[in-house]
Parts: sequence; C-alpha cells; structure tokens
Amino acid sequence: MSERTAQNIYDLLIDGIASGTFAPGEQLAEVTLAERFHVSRTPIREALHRLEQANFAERGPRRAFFVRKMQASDLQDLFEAVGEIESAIAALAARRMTEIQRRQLQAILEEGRACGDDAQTYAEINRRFHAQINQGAHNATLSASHAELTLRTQVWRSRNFALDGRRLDSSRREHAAIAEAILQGDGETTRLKMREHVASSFITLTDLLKTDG
Amino acid sequence: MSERTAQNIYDLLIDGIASGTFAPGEQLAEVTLAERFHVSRTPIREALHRLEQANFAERGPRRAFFVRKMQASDLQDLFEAVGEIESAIAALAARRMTEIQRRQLQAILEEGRACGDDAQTYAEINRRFHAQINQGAHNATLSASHAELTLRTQVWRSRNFALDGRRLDSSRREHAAIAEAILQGDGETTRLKMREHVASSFITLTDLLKTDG
DNA sequence: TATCTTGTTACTGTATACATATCGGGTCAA
DNA sequence: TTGACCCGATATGTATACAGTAACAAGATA
Repeated sequence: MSERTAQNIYDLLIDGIASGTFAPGEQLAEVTLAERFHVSRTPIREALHRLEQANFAERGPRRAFFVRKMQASDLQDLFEAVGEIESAIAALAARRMTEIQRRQLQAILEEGRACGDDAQTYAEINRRFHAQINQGAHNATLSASHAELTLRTQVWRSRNFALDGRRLDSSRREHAAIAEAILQGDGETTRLKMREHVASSFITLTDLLKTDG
Repeated sequence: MSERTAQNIYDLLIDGIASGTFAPGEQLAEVTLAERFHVSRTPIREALHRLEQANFAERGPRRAFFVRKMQASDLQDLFEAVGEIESAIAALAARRMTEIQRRQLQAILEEGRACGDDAQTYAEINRRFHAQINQGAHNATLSASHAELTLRTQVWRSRNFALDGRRLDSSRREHAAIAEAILQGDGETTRLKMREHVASSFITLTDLLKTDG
C-alpha cells in the first residue's frame, strides 16, 4: 500500500459495495475503515467524499457516511439516463464516425457473431462495441457523463455477470441493428435502436434480480 | 469561517476562476491558497480535489493543481452535451409532466412575456423555466448530470451575464415553442426545439466572447 | 405527562507535522 | 561534450491530535 492509497481505498470500497461486503444502509465510519485497511483517516476521508460524489454513499445522522440504499426505482432512473445519453452518443456517432472507425465497428460486430457462446468473451466484445461508438461520437463530455453513469450500473450488474444464451443472441441482433443504422448514417434510427438495446438489458437485469431475491 | 470551510473555499475558487482572478493555467498550490484564505491545507485539499473532479482544475508537474485551460472546442463539446441531455430531459417532460406542472410552466412562460426588458429579472424567470422542465422529466439522474454540466458552462457565462435585447426576444420565442411542444405532449418536437434553443445560446455566447477578446 | 435543558457521545472537520515523489540543475567521470 | 547520478527544492500524500457539531438520552421543571 505504498502509493495512491486513497485511490486504492476508493476501489476497494466500490468493490465491497458491489460484492455486498458493505451492505446497503451500512455505516462507513472513518475510524472503523481506517483500522480495517490499516491506514489513517485521511485517505479514507478522501475516498468517502468521492463515493458520496459518485452517489454510492450518502450522509446520515451526525454527518456520518452510509452505503446508499438503492431502490428499484433508482435503477430504472439510472438505466433511463444511460439509455438517453448513450443513444444521443450513438446518434452523433452515426453522423460523425470516420470511415476507419466504421470499418472497425464492422469488424467488432463480426467478432461478436463469430465468438460462439462463451459469455466472458462476448462481454469483452460487447464492451469494445460500445467503446467504439463512444469514440465515434467525438464528444468527450458526453463520453465522460456516460462513463460515470455506467460505473453506477456496474454495482448492480456485477453479481449477475453471466448472460444466458437467449440474451446473448438478442444482444447480437440488437448490436447488428445499431451498427446497420450507424453505417447508413441514420442518426435517428440509431438513437431508437440504442435506446431499445439499453432498455432490453435493463429488463434482463431486473428479471435476474427478481429470480435472485 | 466557522463551518463548512471546504465548501466555502470551493465556492470561492469557482468564483475566482469564473471572474478571472485565477487565470487559466495558473497554479493552485495548497500552501499558497491556505495562506491566502487563512485556513490550513486540509480544506484546500478537499476543495481542489472537487475542482479536479468537476473539471475546473487539472494536474501538472509534481502532481500540482492548475486552473484548467479551456479551449473553444471544449466549450463546443460542453454545449453539445448540455443540448443533448437537456433536450432528452425536455422530451421526457413532454410526455410525463403532470397537469399541475404544465399549468405552472404556462404561468412561468407568461411571466417571461410580461416582465419587460430587465435582463436580471428575465434571467431568473429563464432559470425557473428550465428548472420546471427538469422537474417534469421525473428523472433525478438525468437532472443531476445536467446540473453538473450547466455549472461548467457557468464559468464562461458569468462575465457575459447580460443578454442584449435581441437575444432576449429570441429567447422568449424559443421558450414559447418549447412550451407549446411540451403542452401538446410532442416529445420529439420538444427535443428538437430544446436542442435548437441551447445551440442558439451557445452561438450568442461565442459571439460575445469574440467581441470581448 | 409533556417539554425544555443539559450532558454525553459518536461522528466528521480542521490544523499541523512528517513522509514521499518528482523535477531540474549541477557535478563528475568517460 | 555528454551521460549518469545525486541532491535540493517544491509539490502533494499521509498520519495524528485536537476542535466542532449534531443526535440522543436523562433529568429537571412546568
């Protein structure tokens, strides 16, 4: 733990929240965490303030920090926001991607078709597909906002990492539709397809959460 | 300076950056600022980290903090992002506003028509108009993202606070068009009108910046 | 019984000393 | 002349002590 302690603590806390080590509503007291991680309060403080800013923690009585209790309605809010922003990004990308970027997108799509049913491999290709579109929009501000919100969804996704075969196929189809619209330069169709795609993944996730609980 | 020192410092720094007291590229050293504001390094540190997070400061050599140099292209990025997010919000509001909220929006629009040419009064009404639409979208996540980006634009706007008469009239017309689309529940028209509205204010701002520089 | 007051406690907020990292310049040897 | 290395200056990063604040509970008072 020689350097970047605060950053490490922040990552550890996020992992802990995502994995359930720190339960929703649980208190995050500076002293307790300092002892747990064998550091002083200072880097803990910094990490907690960042958590608060990123909406993973909130303040309670005595200004203490608590793991934010997320409700199902929060999740819906969040995915709607991601859907709107990512579809805006995709619409821009449809009009702005360079020829090289379009070819790369096609290549990634092809990889997704060819990769078989291994969920982990597909997840990585999925990530690159979305990253490619993000780049193609040529708007760093929107990309940053999108990244921030996506990180928040990660907390919900992490425990339901695997996609079942059915969702994997429908994801492929949706990607193909998005890519087609982008390659045709049709911004508004792209927006619709991307919005539907995010909505589908939301539905899948909530179904998974239901069967878990 | 009895309480919430770090918050005060943060506000002071933002004001300073907006007003030009802290020039772009200028270093923000913890010790220097601590002496200047007669506090210790600790609250300064917190404020600087928040500034960095909010994209007003960046790190330089020796990890030192500097006022971020914003380029014209950054401003364009930023306004495009605000335009996309706010138009998404407006489109949602068109479909979701309660009857009461719609009436309130009409009332605010009417105030804007009636208030005459006092820029300061109109600015306040303008703020409420946009806030009302934000509320109407019923999506806290999008509203928060929007607020964050709007704060960033504030730095550019503050020195060009006043709207001239011509822009004031066109702003009124644009507001009317947006409100009409919302009241008809027409999401896509609302989206277009709001995007145009943000773009217009961007153009006005860049014109003002040109004549200044 | 209701309420106001006051003390205790459990937190974060701030000050300050010390640790650590990084850049730049100067020295010395090849 | 130039490259390697060391050392000092200048930043932030971290540890720790102390200050401040707000919630809660107990006891006094009406």
